[in-house]
Amino acid sequence: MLISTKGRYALRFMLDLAERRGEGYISLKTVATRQNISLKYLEAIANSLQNKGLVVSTRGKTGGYMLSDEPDKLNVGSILLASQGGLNTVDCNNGTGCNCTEGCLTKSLWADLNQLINGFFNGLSLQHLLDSERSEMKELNLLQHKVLKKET
Amino acid sequence: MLISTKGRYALRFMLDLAERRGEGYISLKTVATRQNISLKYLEAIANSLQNKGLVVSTRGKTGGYMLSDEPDKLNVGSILLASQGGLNTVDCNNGTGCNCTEGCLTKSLWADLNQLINGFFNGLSLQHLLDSERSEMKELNLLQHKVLKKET
DNA sequence: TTAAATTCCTATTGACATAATAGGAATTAT
DNA sequence: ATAATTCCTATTATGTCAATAGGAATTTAA
Repeated sequence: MLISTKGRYALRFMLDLAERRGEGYISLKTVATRQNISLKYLEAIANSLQNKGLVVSTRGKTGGYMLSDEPDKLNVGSILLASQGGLNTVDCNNGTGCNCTEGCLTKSLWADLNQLINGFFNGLSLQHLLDSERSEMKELNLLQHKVLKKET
Repeated sequence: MLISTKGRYALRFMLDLAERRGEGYISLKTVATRQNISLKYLEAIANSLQNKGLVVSTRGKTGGYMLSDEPDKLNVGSILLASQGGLNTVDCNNGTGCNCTEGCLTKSLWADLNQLINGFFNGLSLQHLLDSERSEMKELNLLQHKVLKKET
């Protein structure tokens, strides 16, 4: 699976914090309830995000988490990287971790795939998701079809 | 993993056949040796491809496989679909198979992701890989960055 | 000062998919 | 007949994922 539950939960966690930005620290318990996610599982995920500097926290009573920066400064790619430990696209990266022989025609294909997916996620911020229009995505898909079918 | 070994091997198998198109039926043994893939494993993969009509075969001595069509008529998406049983992008498809709550901001994100990846693979033929230039891919990536960063 | 609520830390478990392996049956050219 | 192949079914080893469990450390507030 390219996107695991860790990645999905992490993103929903971050969006939940983004929607309540300015209300101070939010406890995991409230997020877990609101998002229908196991509290214990969410703890581990929040910890990963904290280690990468995407959220900040305080402990003790009234403790909780908040975003480390503005929603338009936090991109989806870094959230997935922090929570999942990178995107599992394909084991063959330029021939390593793969029994590819010399002159394998698929190597650069996987490189292009990685570029496509990473570009998609890295260019997308939490603010984009909050706006939730993403007309630019639809535009992209149109361009893509044009280009691939050589109609340009 | 988005692309499993089945998908990778299937693609290399198809490319191997494509490179020898016109030479009649090619045995799995020769492909397995050439591509450094377990024969028995490749048998299962070739079978899946055959079931989806992407290759044809004959049995017995001098038996083997060949492409069912011209390389520019066979696209990478259908090969991955046949060998892997679909692309494992994310379990949440419009909310099903997911504990998403009402108004989840990530739903349409996953739909866009699926469109992006499927579009990429479905628009790519074996012939594209044989040509191995794919300048159109690089063009696509440029467009993507432009669009996502709203520089257009 | 005590109790409650929280983050933080380490370990464990069950379920599942992947990647192969194994053995042989059916088929076909020589 | 024999050899080489595709075809069919079952099994296994491994690893990752998803979640659970129990508690330690920290902080606020009654």
